[in-house]
Amino acid sequence: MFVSIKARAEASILHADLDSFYASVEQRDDPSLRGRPVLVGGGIVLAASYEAKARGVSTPMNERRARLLCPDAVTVRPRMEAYSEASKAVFALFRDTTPLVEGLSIDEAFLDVGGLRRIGGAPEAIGRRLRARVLDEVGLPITVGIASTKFLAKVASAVAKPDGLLVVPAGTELDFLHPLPIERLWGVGEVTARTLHERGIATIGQLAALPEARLTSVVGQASGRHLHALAKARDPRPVEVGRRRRSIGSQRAMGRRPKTIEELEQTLVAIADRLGKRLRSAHRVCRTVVLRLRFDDFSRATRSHTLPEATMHTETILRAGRELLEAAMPLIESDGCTLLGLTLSNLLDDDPLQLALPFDRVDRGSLDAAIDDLRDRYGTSIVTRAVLLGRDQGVSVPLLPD
DNA sequence: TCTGGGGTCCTAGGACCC
DNA sequence: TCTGGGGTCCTAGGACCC
Repeated sequence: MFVSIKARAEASILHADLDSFYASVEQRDDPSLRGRPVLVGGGIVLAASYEAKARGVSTPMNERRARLLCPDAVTVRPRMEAYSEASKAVFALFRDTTPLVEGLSIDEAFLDVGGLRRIGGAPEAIGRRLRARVLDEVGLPITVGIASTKFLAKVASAVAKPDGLLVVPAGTELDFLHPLPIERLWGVGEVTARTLHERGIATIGQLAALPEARLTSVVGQASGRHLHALAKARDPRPVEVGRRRRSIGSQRAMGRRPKTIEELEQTLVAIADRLGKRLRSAHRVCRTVVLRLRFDDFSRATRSHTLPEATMHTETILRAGRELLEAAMPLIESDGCTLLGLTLSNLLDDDPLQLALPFDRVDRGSLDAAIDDLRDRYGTSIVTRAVLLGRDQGVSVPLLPD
């Protein structure tokens, strides 16, 4: 005897995606912009309203070229604070819909509404209500895709744009997916698309027909497995609540003219200052400082340094940045520098990792087990010191590496 | 037509340790 | 004297996403 459990996943994951987000906020706040092509940006188009997109404007596009396509467009400088506020209001509505919200960026999120049928109705009804509320309460158009997996929900919303709703009913996933071009796959960009086209693969259906081993030999192990699964509509990733940021970065485009060392230094100071503030307000510390450079020919390079101890201090970040910049000066002198940036990675919480053990259980065995557990989770190079806290004093003990 | 600013994840080699 | 397998960490680069 055997038991076969076949769980056909219900289409209960929503992908909610605000339409032309920045441009829509501008049209909402300035009625004279409604119905007109709007470009948000300066030099580069960061967002375009659907009136502008209909004329061929895309992002990121050089503003001059966008103006050629759309001479009557209105250009607006970005107002990041207004966008961030609008985003918060929309995310509050997401969380009012379901606690299972995973933000992807400032203007899109996944919502798992699988457990809400009794109180909220079917996913499609929930999606319709959400769209109406975002329009009524925040004044912005939003598109919702609904499917049994995150990836399919995302494709559904992309297909339904703008201002739409599309459900991919459970059981019809492959019919929906297979006629679509490979560019729709999450993880297929310019390079992978070219590689696949060279082998005569243009649709997701064609890609799904390929043996996984053949695909991994072409695009690499991880990417091959990932794309193979997606093409077969397999995507078991759950909607994850409370994902933490893994890096914080800031960068400046510097233009093509030659720069002095002092100019580069000044930019570095400004960036380090900004990042230090962001780090502290997020109550995080970083261990790795990465210098990012872009050169006249648009090639890029990174140089990184990992600190012995995590920091949240601007001074420490700046010192590391300066050293990296100095070491990279020969490169900059020969190739020019069109972009300078810093990325802080290996982020940790500002709080030291603490484990609370009942006093009568503080023995060698349970301490070792707890330390092993922390090292499994955070790495041996992070968990280097144990602080034993008594009632009113503490003892700090370095941990020997294994 | 020359390309912003913010991120994520994967690969690969070398150092180092057991 | 030569040769292992397994693991972590760091560095650098690259593809991709919005």
